[in-house]
Amino acid sequence: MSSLSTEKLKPFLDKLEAHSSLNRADCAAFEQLPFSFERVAAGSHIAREGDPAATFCGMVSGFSYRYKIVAGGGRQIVSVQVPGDFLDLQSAALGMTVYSVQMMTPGEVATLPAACLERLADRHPDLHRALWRETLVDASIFAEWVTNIGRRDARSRIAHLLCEFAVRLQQCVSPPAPCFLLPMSQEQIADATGLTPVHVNRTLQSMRHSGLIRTQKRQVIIDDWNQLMRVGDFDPAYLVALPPVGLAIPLHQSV
Amino acid sequence: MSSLSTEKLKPFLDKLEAHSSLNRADCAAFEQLPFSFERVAAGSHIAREGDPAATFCGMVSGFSYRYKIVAGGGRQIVSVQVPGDFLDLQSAALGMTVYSVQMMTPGEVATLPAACLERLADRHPDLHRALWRETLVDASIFAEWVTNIGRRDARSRIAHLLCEFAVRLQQCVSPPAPCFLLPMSQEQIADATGLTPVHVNRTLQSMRHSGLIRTQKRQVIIDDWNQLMRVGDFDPAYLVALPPVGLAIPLHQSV
DNA sequence: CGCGCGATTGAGCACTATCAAGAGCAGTGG
DNA sequence: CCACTGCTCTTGATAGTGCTCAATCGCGCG
Repeated sequence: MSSLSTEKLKPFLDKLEAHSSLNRADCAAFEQLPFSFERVAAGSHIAREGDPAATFCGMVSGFSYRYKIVAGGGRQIVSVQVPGDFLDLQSAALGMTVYSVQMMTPGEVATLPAACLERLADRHPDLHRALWRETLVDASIFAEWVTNIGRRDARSRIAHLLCEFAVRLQQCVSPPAPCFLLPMSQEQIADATGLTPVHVNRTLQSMRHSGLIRTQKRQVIIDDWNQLMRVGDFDPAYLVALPPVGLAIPLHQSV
Repeated sequence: MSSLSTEKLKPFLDKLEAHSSLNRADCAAFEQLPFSFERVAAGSHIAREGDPAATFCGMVSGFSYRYKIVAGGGRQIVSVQVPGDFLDLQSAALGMTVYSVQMMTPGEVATLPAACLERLADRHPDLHRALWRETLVDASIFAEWVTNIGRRDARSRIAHLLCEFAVRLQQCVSPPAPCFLLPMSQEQIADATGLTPVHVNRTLQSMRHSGLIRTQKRQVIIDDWNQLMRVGDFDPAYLVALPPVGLAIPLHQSV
């Protein structure tokens, strides 16, 4: 049982180690945290904006997103999480929930009381730093999204989103997926890019006709990675802490 | 001389103390950091995207912004800093510069080698936490900007920006300014909201005609704070760590 | 087989961008 | 003291990207 949970925590530790060199004690301390694992359904909420933020979650499997609601009822997805990502580290460290977190697909999350996190950080400076840096990468992605939504047209925005996904998925999926599965509905893509579902639909069609991508159900296959990067004005530098370049792995293999 | 620099560092310490209770040793350690102070002109760059990020800066006086450039040459301002803010804490902690930082007005910055910051964090967990939280507030603001740009129309976006400013200025200006000085050109507002300068101009005019604000040169006077908050769909919660509500202080006094 | 959500399509409109030119103002130099 | 220069703000006309409303289609699921 213990080895099973260790196995599930591995992606998180790997990620933290990429940020800061951790010694055995650090790793052991992390693995011995009283995480509880739970299967969650698509659409279920992990947290809601305004909640007190008493826990801290990591995503073992599945995809999720963070969103905010505006006055008119509109929804803005502000980030997407893939397996190995922390869902609400910011909220936990801040003590308040500044956005809602919802599952995009069914999956499994690891949950921890926020107080444990605090104690861990105090006793393990290297882990502390790694956790900090993890939130900094998140912030860097936010800044890129501001730029993406503020200064690019629909086609570029969507292309950029797809590129970001592709790179981040390469990180967490092993072995690298032969094709690139995007579990987002067009409405979710719209909410993530500041567009409307209708316009996303038309833009995706146009991208298909240009030979950039193919789609089947909620699966996107990237046909022309280089062109997609160009269209999306995509430079993976903002994702930080990534292996030099992820482009070597063929993303364009067909199903 | 030492007391002068202590004076200049006070806003930073105040801010950090709001995040995490610091003991005497923490404060002393921070004050004794080898900051160097420097006057900088409007428009001068503090950092450029892609730089190695060897230093860490705080803003003693003046205003600055962080921006990114996109393929077409467009500029997106991703955040604005007021006195007492750290300019590139994220970059320093991350070891790479993910956006450029430029002065909006003349001002004075306090600079420190990034390595000092690292040592400080390792030895002072409470300071470490405070610095972390400071970047989390930044991230929270980024997320709000994503929402603002992605899901609000021009009028709301600008109103929201003004509201954010007003609240953050109340924090750092003492005594509270009788009117609210916005040192941004319309072009800068445009780059911060994802609009064009022309459209910002027209929207500001419309807001003036509605009695929301007045402008003189680069100064904005808020005439109807409550209405402006409503128009901007503004809820200061995302700014965190603020005194309960900043609205008590009259922002609408005339010049 | 019917239900329901997501994808698709069409028509018309609105918000915002683009292009271009003029006005106000501050700093500079003759 | 007065052009000169450059920047920001302002205004007009026009175009276009993306939105709204509405209906249809396709498909998985009970």
